Amino acid sequence: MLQKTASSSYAQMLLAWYDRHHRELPWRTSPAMAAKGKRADPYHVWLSEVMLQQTTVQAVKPYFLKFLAAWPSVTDLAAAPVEDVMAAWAGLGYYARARNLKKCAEAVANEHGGVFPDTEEGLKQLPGIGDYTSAAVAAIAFNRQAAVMDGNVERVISRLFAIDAPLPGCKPAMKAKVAELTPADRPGDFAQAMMDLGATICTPKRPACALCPFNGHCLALAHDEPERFPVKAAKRAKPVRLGAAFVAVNASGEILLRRRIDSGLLGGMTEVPTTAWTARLDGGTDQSHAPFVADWQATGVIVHVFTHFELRLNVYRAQVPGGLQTGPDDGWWEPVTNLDAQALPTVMKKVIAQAIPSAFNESRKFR
DNA sequence: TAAACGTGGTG
DNA sequence: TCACCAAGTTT
Repeated sequence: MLQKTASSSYAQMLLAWYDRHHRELPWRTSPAMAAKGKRADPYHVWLSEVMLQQTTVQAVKPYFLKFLAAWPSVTDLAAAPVEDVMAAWAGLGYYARARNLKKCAEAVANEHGGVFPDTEEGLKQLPGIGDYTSAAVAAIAFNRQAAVMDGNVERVISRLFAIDAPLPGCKPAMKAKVAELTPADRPGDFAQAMMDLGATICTPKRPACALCPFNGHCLALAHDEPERFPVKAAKRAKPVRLGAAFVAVNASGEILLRRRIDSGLLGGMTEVPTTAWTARLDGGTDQSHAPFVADWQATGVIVHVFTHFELRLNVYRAQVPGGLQTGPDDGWWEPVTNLDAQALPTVMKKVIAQAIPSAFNESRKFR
């Protein structure tokens, strides 16, 4: 009998824990099917992993099911109008992911015969797939011995070895540790187990160390300070930006919408006309930036917090004549009853709900 | 390398 | 309330 190395014993401990605490998720193969050698569908794994970037499992579940119902295969997604994909993604955030999702599906359909590359390197060439996602898909869908490291894994590793160096600088060293621990057998389960452990046991605050399979080996716990890890670099303060948004309603019960440019913040998503979002309002005459002259009524202020700034928008509403025309580049009139089908990011739903409280079934959510 | 990039849940 | 932060990638 070969002597087990220390590294493989960590993997064995974790996999034993995983087999007892496996979570049912829509994109996972059930343990019974996995026992028969059935691997998860690469399309499902990829779609879920992209959605899960910086996003919680709870938020992703309904979106994943919706996408799978609308586009059962990667070739279906490749053939879909990009507007439909953006509308389906609306509310999930980080919209560059949706734009890249579409590009990636097209690349797989048109350049790879509808089949995902089965290596980390091949996957990483595709749009929207970086270090983490390429490793995750390679390990989970293709059984490759890839080192998968996300925020959960960083936390587990940093505590297990009490790594004092701050993130993100120590990432390469931590990734080397993960590579050392990743087993040749069941690398995909190992990766998912590490992430599950970080999500459910080795949590950022008040980790449940009593339930952790590593609690006899964790250096952070041995020093009685698991919450001190991972050490992170200080972040910058969040500035405030101001602006005004204009909800125009015509006699047909339609509102004026327009499409944002494809790049940058909320790229390719739908919005109502707004001023620029700047540190100061221009002389307080923000109504002069309205899309046209009308009897604009102030309805209130909405606040929305983005990753790197807080936005406060004065929301104006105006009732306009039915025959009002706008320039061809100024957007289109959309029935208020059809807003759910639009690619409206949450901040814009807040704006519209402020001006028209009955606009959405769940308008309360946007206050 | 550091900044840009959304949203919702949590303690 | 509010800072933190989540299965990161791109530029």
